[in-house]
Amino acid sequence: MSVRTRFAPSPTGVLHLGSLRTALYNWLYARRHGGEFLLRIEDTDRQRSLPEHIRALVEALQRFGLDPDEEPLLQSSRVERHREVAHQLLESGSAYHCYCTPDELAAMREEQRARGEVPRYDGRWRDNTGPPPAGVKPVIRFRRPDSEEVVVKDWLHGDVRYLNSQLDDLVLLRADGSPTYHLSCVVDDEDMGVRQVIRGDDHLNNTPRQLQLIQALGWTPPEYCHLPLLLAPDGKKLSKRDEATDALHYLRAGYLPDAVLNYLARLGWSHGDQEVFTIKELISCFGREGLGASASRLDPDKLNWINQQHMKTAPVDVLCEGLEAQLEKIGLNPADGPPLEKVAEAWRERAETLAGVAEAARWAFSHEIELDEKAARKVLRPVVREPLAAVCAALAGLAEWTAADIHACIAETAESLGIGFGKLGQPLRVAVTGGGVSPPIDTTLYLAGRARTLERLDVALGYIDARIAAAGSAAQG
RNA sequence: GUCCCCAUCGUCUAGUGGUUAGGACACCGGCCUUUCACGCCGGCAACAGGGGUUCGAAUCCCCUUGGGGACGCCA
Repeated sequence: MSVRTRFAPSPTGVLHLGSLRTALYNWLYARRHGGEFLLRIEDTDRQRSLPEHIRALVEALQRFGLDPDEEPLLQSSRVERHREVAHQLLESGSAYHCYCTPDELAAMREEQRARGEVPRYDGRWRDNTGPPPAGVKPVIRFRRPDSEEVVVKDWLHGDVRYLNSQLDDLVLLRADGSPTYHLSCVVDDEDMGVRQVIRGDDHLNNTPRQLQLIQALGWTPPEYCHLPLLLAPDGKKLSKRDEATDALHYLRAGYLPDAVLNYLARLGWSHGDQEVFTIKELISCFGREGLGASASRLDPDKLNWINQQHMKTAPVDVLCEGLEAQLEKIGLNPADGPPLEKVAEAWRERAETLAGVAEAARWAFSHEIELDEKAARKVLRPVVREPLAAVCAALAGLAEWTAADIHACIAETAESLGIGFGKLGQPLRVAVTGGGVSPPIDTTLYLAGRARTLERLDVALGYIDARIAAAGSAAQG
């Protein structure tokens, strides 16, 4: 069985997260079976299909690494072929001209609704033999077959049956000669050699119509798989207005592309108890057996966890690249601080996203730090003045500014003062970072750099002196 | 309104007639620890409801309820 899948989005400007998952499943399935993954841009709605939208879409897919195996096909370039097929259907008797005006159709539906019926084209031009009305440009409609039912064979849903009588004669070619979605979709899938159609659940009801068309054309239908929807965390439909709907939002927010893909893959698919997958593992594990049929909600907590798992194992240069962007985003200069790879290593297990890393590493890149008042009051007390001054002097005289040397220096100072390492660690941390949380203290000082460290220790000593002075004057007064 | 799809812990899910209903996220304890994380150990927590079928149903069938989708000269 040959495998050729496709992702066929209409270019609306953003890559919808649900669409990304659909693309991912198509891509994975093709990769898994050594087939091809194709991209077709359904840009026949010319108003919405701006060139920049198309470019954005292709780029977004690229950023997640979902590259198609052939040049993307623009559906708009195929209208001649679509017309050809429509006329072929006309000649074979599977289609006919319909001279209804849009107003007439609207009125017809209105009446049907009023009578409590399903709005449906009544086939009034189906068997017309008389002369066509003057001045009306006709559309070409498909002649729905008379057979009893159509059966959609779906990977997830099994055989889904539709009574033909519930379907009506759909428009193939508009009055202006442009093809409609069903025709274009069916013809393009056939010509592209698509064998597996993996798409959203919202297309399930379109499939019987497309199947009828395929049958009328004598073609072999592809396999179908209709994926359940992706819902917002509250269980509602993902709103296009919500930024969480935009796949690129997650990249901007400091998530790793592979982590997003991993998360998305596990939403509606599973492989035993495994939660964390590399792309390679996904390719070798992905299969339709693991697919689920029910809609699933987005869970930001789980995404964060998955992302952290990926941060822990990601190549350091991948981390650095993203980190650089995140630092710039919050107004810091990535070049004015410790080497990015050291920063990445220090925080890859301590933050959930690269944005989190940048935020936590702020003190290593900025010149001004803010002392957290609570932490300072608690830790920078008069009793630590002497030890802090001693370690400050020792650090100033250090030959090499490495984490190992810094560690040894602090340990020696602590020992000579007869206090524990921990007694020195926290005051140093608060002095250098402004707060009580950071990587191990030797790493922290290394990352701050000697200049910043000594400078800030000086400030901290001043802070303590001020406290001592205040206490003294309070005692006197 | 008609048709179609879906239904296991709060969330993602495993399960395919016989399990103490498993795992993961989140949450709550504890351990580790120079802070925070990571890691490890433990806890809380589910088969929507009602009928069948069967010696036996989360698993099969029907109904109800709930959620979602489709009914265009949009895609």
